[in-house]
Amino acid sequence: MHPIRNNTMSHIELNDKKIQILNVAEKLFSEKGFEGTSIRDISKEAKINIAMVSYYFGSKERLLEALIFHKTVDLKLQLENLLQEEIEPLEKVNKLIEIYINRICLNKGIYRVLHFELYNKKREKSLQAFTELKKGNLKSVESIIKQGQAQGVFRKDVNIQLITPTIIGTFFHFHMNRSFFEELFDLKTEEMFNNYIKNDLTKHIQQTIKALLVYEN
Amino acid sequence: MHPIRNNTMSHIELNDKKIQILNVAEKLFSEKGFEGTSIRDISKEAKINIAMVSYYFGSKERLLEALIFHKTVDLKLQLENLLQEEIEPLEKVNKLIEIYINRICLNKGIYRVLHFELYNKKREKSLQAFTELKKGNLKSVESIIKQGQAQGVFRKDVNIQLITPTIIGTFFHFHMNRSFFEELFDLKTEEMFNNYIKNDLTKHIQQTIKALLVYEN
DNA sequence: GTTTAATTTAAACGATTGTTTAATTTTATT
DNA sequence: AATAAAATTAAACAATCGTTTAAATTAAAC
Repeated sequence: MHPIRNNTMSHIELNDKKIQILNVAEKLFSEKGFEGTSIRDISKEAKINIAMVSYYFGSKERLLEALIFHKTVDLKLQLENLLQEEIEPLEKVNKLIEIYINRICLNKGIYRVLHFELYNKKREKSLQAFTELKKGNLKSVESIIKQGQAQGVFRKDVNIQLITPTIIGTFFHFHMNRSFFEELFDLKTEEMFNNYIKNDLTKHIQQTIKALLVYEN
Repeated sequence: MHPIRNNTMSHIELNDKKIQILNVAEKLFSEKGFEGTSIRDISKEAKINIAMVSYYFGSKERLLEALIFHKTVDLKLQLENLLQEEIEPLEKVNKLIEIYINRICLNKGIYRVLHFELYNKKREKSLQAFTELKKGNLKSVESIIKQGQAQGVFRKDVNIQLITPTIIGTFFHFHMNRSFFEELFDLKTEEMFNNYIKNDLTKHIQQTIKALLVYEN
């Protein structure tokens, strides 16, 4: 019996083999793009039969949907927990930045896939899930900054909705030009690259957002 | 006679038909990705025969190379002209930001193609041209900011090499999530979207970089 | 006007794509 | 141990891919 046809919520039950396929798909999609990756590539790397992808996910398109859903669920929770913490606004912003960076680092390739494959609006189902995620993120950021503004520590003439683009955009641009910065900063190993992100890049973004939020004309 | 086989610098001579193909290729590559765009798609939209792409450019791969070369040549010149201008450092930085944004806006899709199709390091030839471009850009930025630091108007504990990621990354992230921000800011027409970039987004980036550069702890 | 070169075309090439089928093996249930 | 369900397999499907060919058309050169 085919598991997909009779079960519309199939993406919720994730057995080991499904997760294995998703991980390989994430890796290959991020390396070669969605269209550039064939099901045969995935099945070869995941050491399964070609038919298993269709068997488990129904189609390549729905494999992508399952991948996006699988990888974006818990970021929202993490941000809502941050909101509840009783620390001063600037520290909260710094933690927010760390969460963002850590998140994207953890799910290495998926954000590239997200931005790239959802740019054309045809994949509406996945796009909607992604949009919901972004709306939730924006609400968290808004809440934190308005808190700081109410306390008088953040200036009020900042465009709150454009702060996330600056945080994520900076990190993303760094990541998208990885080989360029590896050469520029002489980051020879994976560890050195990750350390640069954890220390220097994170610090730069925190410094930038702090300056933007507390700078007085 | 085949024009490619006997002319290795074929990308320099660009007749009308070649440019027409490049423009269509840019549009489709940015919409659907390199792998997601077939030569048949291009030839249909450009209203030419399928064989003409191979005839003019040799292959799909070399069409991409020609496209990248064609679209990135004159940014370098524009930045070098800015360096010569005798205006105060902060204004120079603001102009730099405007040049970047205007540049990427003008060549709408190509930067998306650049970042995503060159991420995997297989397209070494195109990648090298792109790397050279980025190195040149970085030198310009360095020069401008060090000038401001020497004059005492910019602080010295900023990571100069990470400023470009913040500028371009912010803009790029905004552009990559276009439909999200269109809904968020209620930008119903192409004109409204472009106006938002020209006014609000540019202002936000300029404000951010200014704060980072002149903010005193 | 004839000849030569450049352009454009339709057709075909083999390779690869995502997906389905039907048979087989493994696992679970009774 | 027998039966039913699930998982896995190899093979085949039609469709599309990038590229090449060889003939037809247009433009240029003399």
